[in-house]
Amino acid sequence: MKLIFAGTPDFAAANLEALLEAGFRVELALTQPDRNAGRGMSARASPVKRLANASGIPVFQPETLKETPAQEMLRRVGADALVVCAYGLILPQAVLEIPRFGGINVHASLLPRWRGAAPIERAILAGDAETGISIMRMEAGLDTGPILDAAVLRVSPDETASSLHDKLAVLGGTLLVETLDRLSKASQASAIPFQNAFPIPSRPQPDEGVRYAAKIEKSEAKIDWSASAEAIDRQVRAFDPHPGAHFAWRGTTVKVWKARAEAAVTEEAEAGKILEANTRGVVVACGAGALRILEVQKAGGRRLGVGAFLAGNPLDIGTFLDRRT
RNA sequence: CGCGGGGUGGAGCAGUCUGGCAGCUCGUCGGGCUCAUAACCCGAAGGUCCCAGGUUCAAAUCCUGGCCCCGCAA
Repeated sequence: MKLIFAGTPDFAAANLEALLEAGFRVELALTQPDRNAGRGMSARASPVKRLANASGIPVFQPETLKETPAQEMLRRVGADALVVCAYGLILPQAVLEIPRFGGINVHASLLPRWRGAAPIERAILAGDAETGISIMRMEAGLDTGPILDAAVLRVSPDETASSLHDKLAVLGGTLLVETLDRLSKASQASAIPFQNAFPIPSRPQPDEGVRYAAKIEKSEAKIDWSASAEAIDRQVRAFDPHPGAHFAWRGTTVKVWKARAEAAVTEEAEAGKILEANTRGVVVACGAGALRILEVQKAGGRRLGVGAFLAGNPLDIGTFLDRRT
């Protein structure tokens, strides 16, 4: 099986690595053009590009795949399949038709739930008890193709986007390799009868249960203390490591990295009021319940346990967060 | 040269603008108190103020260069 791999961030690089370790021949890696990013805004290669470079795989970074020359270049590779994983560029139908087996996509949710850009964060934000990986054949629609295989993963109560991302990356790589192995064997076993025949079965996505995972807006990461403690806890976990759930305090931003929702609050308290502040946490009244904050980070500073933070940054009991002091 | 904050006993911070005795909260150690505690009281130890050079009677503080950490943005 000769493959073209298209992907950009860490999640994609992990899947590419799984393919390489399984011995698949990746002839070409497509990834987003180097962007000015990071402190200093210098051009930075994507994780997929770095892995491809380290593995001796040619890299192609077109701004678009709608142009004929780019498509011709892909055609010359003569790949059997185009494996796509968090690429970030629209693939025109013409491109999907270039390889014999078309486009095969690794998606970090149980489709049709959480089609789109931010399935991992949306699953945590929604409080899903389980999520997973779907491998599908690609169509023109956004994550609408028929499913080749799927695997379920339980979301643990303290799951963060970071931890879930890493687990799903591993699971995705495993499932992708299994699927491509099946495809490879099936295509060798039977002579390909028709031009468009696909040698292993797939099932269409159900019409029920479709939800779209819109990309994360930074405004969503601002903590609204009138929400329930459970919702804020999910927000903290969904936005770790990016962009970080936060509140305003004395003119700066404080991000919350670890917190725990607590149901029992002895007193009725206005949302945002600090009920307790010591080495065991800062407890803040919410719209429902209270949030025990355990780890924070002030703008310009590093992540701190709440005990260390309090040593130099007084969060006084009875005061309110998100108010200028 | 995208914008910005920072480096000060073990941790977190103030002090820098306006140069003049090294401070605060916590921790550690010793003692006390309490039925009891991540509580309270008394006492003590612990510092190349990131590095190099410069200005000055005098530099954590002002000037020049360098190293490192972080927030925004992407």
